[in-house]
Amino acid sequence: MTKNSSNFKISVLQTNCRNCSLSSLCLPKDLVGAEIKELETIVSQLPPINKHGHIFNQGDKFTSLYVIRSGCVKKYQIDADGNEQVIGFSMPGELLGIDAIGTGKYMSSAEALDTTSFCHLQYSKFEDLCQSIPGLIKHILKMAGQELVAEHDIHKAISQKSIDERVAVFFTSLSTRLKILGYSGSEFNLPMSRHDIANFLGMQPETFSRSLKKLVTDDLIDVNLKHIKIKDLDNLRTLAGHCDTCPSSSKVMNG
Amino acid sequence: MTKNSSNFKISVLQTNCRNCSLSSLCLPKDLVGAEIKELETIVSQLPPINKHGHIFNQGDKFTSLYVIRSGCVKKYQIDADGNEQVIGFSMPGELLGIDAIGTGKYMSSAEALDTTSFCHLQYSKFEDLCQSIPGLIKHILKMAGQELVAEHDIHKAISQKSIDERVAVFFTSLSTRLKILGYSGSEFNLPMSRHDIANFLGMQPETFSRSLKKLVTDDLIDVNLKHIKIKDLDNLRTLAGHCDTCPSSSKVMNG
DNA sequence: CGCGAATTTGAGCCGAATCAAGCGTTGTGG
DNA sequence: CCACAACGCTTGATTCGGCTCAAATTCGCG
Repeated sequence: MTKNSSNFKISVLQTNCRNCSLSSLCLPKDLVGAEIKELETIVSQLPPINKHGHIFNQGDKFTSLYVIRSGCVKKYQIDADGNEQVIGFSMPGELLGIDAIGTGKYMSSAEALDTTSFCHLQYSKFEDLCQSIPGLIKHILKMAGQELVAEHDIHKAISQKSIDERVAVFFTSLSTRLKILGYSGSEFNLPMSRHDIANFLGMQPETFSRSLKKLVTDDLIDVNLKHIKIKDLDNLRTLAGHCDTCPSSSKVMNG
Repeated sequence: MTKNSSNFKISVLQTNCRNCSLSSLCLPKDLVGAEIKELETIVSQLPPINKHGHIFNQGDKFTSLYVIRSGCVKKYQIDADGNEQVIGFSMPGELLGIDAIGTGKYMSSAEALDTTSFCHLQYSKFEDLCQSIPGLIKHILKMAGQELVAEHDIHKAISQKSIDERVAVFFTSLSTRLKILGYSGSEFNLPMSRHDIANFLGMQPETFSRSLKKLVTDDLIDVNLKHIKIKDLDNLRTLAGHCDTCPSSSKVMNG
């Protein structure tokens, strides 16, 4: 550490938002050149974490917001009885920690499902910057609003939909989100376990497994371990009950 | 209308936040005197609406945020098949419309369950005011964060808890919220129908009715039509599984 | 190759949905 | 003020979807 400063440099890199491939989805979205430069002064890129690593833990004092750059994150809570509830899965461009603003501590844990890189924003600085950059408050409120919409969608799905419908909702939603990120919406690898998906969708792993089989039998999807191929998106959407409610075809997945 | 201007005056009253009894719970909470005065310039009090009246409708273009002053509001969505999903119930001091910020249109409808009065804030003006009043950003983000936490709680309840547990969650949550507003937390009238509560909690009205009976038999509550008396809050909380997760003893009810 | 973890499969059961009355309350009009 | 209609709520009987428990299989990893 004393030999040279490279360790420190690696651990906290100043971020260049202007050249970031996510800039059109991320915080810079509603900002102009000079503002992005200002934003960069409070954004730092932390070293990537490996699978099972945590960005923050439930109960920790809230200090910072985080933005996923690459990878995938599972958000979950553990209650007093040790029961886990998966709240959602976060993808690149998405903001983590909004639900902590109201309470002052992180209400959930954020765990990497793959090697995940992300940016760090100290919240107090972020709040200050909101004063000088109008687009920033616009963006974070939009993100918060979208999270709420997604929560309403999952609330409805668990509340009213059958098992197969919920699974269809999950896949159509995931497909849409991947497409927005520039990936294939019809073929992808699931970064999360069956257990986590089932938990998120309010069902047992066994039940999820049976539903997967059913969707394969009905020729809606192909499944090969973690690899999913959507064969009939239209009928999958119909099964999911493509909600008018949600404009972007239900972004259920980020809970 | 031409005879005098009283009609107009009644329809949009400039609001005095400083004298409002809700100021300690509402937007002025984190503001100082001069700022509240500034806030007042964009807040107007609309005439109260009666039971079944709507503050806004799903699909309408998003223009404004609203704050409940008195009464109670049901938030709900109707999907393409005509199925209703009750998203939550809003009480005085709570902000309506946050989930519309991300999409530009109201994603749900807000219906008065009783005569309800509320304040109106044009969102564009609100955004502008955020630039000059730091506390405003703080407050709305807190509100958004709390809504998210509440959504996570209801997600978990519907996902994992039994019928009786969910009903217990509902009553303990409602009790807590009423207490915060200065009402009795142990005895109150339900402004919403059994149908709406059941829908919100992801169950059938028949099932809710049977669960009510069970809680009465177990001496946890008394029920007389809309009137509820909580007889054993401790055990009701235990049944609800008082989540460590949520600091204010689960504010599930505003979904 | 072998072990442990994750996933699938199977059998049986139970909780909650559904269907169908019946009852009580509220609101309306005579 | 009462009668009747309409609605909301409760109760009962039956059915069924999904859970539970148990075991087999496959996968991932050392």
